[in-house]
Amino acid sequence: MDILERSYPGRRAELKRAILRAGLECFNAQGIEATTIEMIRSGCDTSVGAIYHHFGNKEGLVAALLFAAMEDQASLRQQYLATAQTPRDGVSALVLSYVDWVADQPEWARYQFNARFVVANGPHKEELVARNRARNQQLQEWFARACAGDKLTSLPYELVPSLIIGPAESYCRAWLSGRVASSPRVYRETLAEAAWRALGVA
Amino acid sequence: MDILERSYPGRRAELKRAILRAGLECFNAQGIEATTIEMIRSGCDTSVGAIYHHFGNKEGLVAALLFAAMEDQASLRQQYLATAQTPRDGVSALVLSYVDWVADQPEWARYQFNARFVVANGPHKEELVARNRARNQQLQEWFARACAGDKLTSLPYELVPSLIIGPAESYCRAWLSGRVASSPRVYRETLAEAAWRALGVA
DNA sequence: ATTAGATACAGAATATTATTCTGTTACGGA
DNA sequence: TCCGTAACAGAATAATATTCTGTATCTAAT
Repeated sequence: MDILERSYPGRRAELKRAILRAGLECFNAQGIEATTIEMIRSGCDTSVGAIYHHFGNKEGLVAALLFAAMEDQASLRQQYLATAQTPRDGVSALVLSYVDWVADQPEWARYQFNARFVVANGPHKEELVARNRARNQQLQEWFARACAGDKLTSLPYELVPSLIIGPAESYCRAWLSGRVASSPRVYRETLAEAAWRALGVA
Repeated sequence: MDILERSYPGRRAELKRAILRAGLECFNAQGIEATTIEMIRSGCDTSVGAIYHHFGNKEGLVAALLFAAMEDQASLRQQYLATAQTPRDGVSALVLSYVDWVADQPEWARYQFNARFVVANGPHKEELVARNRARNQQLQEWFARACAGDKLTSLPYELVPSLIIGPAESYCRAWLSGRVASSPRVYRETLAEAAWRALGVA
């Protein structure tokens, strides 16, 4: 099942998906700013009118792609969390789901890194923070339940997320930009262990 | 001493610096893609001809700002490394210099995060990787000398940089985008300790 | 089955914006 | 002092995003 099929299912959305697919390809190949509407149009053999009808403008297309990527990533995370029991399992689920998603969908991951900032101060910034808030909500609920009241670590709460996925994110980024050779999947367990160590739970 | 004074010193470069200053402000306020040359022009009261004369095109201005930021950040890192003796000190120097630089120059740091990807697949990508290579060179030299032959950790080399600065970078990014409240400076020591723990040196 | 009302699409027309070009001025060394 | 070069201005041009108008297709109610 394709990422786009999930976010935009059905026969009616066929062209919409084709536009998104072409957009993803162009944005990754040329960079977001450098790709023109005409490139995307020719990439899926449609008209500019259709593109603007479905997405409003270039920013809208950029944002739609980012949201699709984030939803898919979050859904994998929820899958992994569903089978986790202990806090230790939870931390692993976060790191492993992150790494596996990037390794499975490198093109989407690459796009996500690039697009986040563009969207973050474009016209869809409110929608972005709203969606982020909703996702964080889910996460907090899981940990609240798993930790059952007692604190996971003595570290300040706002620091914890960065300690957990910071290294994985950094490595994935390095991989996508070609600075390192090995797929992050090679280090999935190592990264999960390092994250747990970083939390410093005795 | 201003960052721009360092990269573009002297009276002759006054307008050049003014353009860069205006560019930084616009890019951070509106996003890189959304800022027009006209906005920058009016921001420093010059002509489009002058801007193109000094930087060739918009990409050139974007890249010049990024390179200035990276040079300044690297220079602070070298300062911190200069007084470090042990490998443990070296890791601290990396984390602390990173955190302090972001806290000192939040506008430059914010810009750096955004611009890296734009430049990474724009026309200056070769120059970017060349500069990165040169900087990594310096770093490796320090650690080769400090570790004096024996290995710092059993972890694979390509993973180490991500373990060290991944969390700091992640937290700094969260701070700049307003997702967390406390300045990263508050956690500078904590982040340095966590980085060391993550390396898992017994 | 028919039709009103929407939605989907095409492509020309327009508006914005990046870039170039031509000319003028200031500067620095022979 | 004068020649060559770099610095700047601003109009002209080119590339690109966006809008607009028209046509076809679909959906749902009668």
